[in-house]
Amino acid sequence: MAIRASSEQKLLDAADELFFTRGIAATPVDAVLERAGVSSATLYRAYDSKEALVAAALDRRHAAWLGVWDDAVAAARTPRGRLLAVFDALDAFRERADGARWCAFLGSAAEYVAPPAELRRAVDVDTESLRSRLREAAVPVVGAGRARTLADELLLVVTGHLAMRLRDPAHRSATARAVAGALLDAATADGRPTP
Amino acid sequence: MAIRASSEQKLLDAADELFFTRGIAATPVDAVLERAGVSSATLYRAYDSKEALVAAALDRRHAAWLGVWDDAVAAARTPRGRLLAVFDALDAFRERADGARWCAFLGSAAEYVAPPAELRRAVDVDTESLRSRLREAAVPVVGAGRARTLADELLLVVTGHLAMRLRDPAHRSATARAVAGALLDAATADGRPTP
DNA sequence: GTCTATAGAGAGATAGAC
DNA sequence: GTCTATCTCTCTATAGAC
Repeated sequence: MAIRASSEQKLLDAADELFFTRGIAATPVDAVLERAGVSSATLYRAYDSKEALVAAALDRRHAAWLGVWDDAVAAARTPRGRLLAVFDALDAFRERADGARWCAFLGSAAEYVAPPAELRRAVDVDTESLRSRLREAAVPVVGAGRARTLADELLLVVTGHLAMRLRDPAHRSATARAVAGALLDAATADGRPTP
Repeated sequence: MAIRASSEQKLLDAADELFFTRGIAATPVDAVLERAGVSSATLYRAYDSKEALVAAALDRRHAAWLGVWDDAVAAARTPRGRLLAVFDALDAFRERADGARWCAFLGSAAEYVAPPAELRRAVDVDTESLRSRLREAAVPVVGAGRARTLADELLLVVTGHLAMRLRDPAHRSATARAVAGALLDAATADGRPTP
């Protein structure tokens, strides 16, 4: 209930805004400190290293992303809509003020050849939650037998959609939605769209 | 016909091997110099900056990529095969000794928020060559009317396939091939596979 | 053209006072 | 708990000799 955010909160806010829009390596710790309005010693008292702060910011961002995704699923009315809601969620998440340039998780993975354990774990959690949630949402649409394969395919589409922002910063989700729709149609065996 | 490679060749070789496997920011110029066996002054005599060397390495890599892609297309026997040959080319390119960790072009775009002009241009050339070649190869398969849309969709699949290597370094092309196949089937209007 | 040597700036992290 | 001050290291790029 604190009116004033704690140093840790301010550090996470600053880390989230800077690391994932400007890049981790391109953002010196000093820039995070300045935006957070705290000193270097305070940061290293709360986190072991710059990468530990990155991992903490990723964890918080992941929780926020799951919330946005849940809301999008709740707003859908059909099994097919709930499966494709991931693209509504991606659009919504992008509109947020702290939206990353492309994807905070993929971007972090891209910046480290041998990421520290806590950072690798944060990225893996994102990947596995995407895969498992897509799989669960796919079961009512194509059946348990095909859900796993379809989830892997949709994960590739989601990942491709995010990475397309590197090629074209204005990239929209229409293409990804079209690809996903074709996959669902194909997975329902006869090309007949599912409701 | 030189038996000994020029300094410029050695620099490009070293840059290609280091920047695109370890990351650009993570690779100091000194590491490139050591591997190339030349001095700092020699590098800056040939290139204005580190980024200019990155861009030159990207240009050379792009030419090599187009060669591999051309070979894959030449080995295919049907219009559909020539369109999907991009995945054979991706597999082949990955097997090369200097294979990047995921994609040298996307990786470079990811590392710079405001990339120097020469670097941005190198990435854009890659994107546009992918798009235009896919579009041309799509015409005999789905007709000129649908070729543009299909090319955009396949570009997303190719990009997603590359970015999936960040989530899983062992990611194979089977998923991307399956997605692409479904797109082609759908684009032929009746779900009947094209030869 | 290529080298040695170094300038000059900026990085991550820590010590010790309060 | 947070700050000031700083340590130590590394980075890109250049000057000047050969």
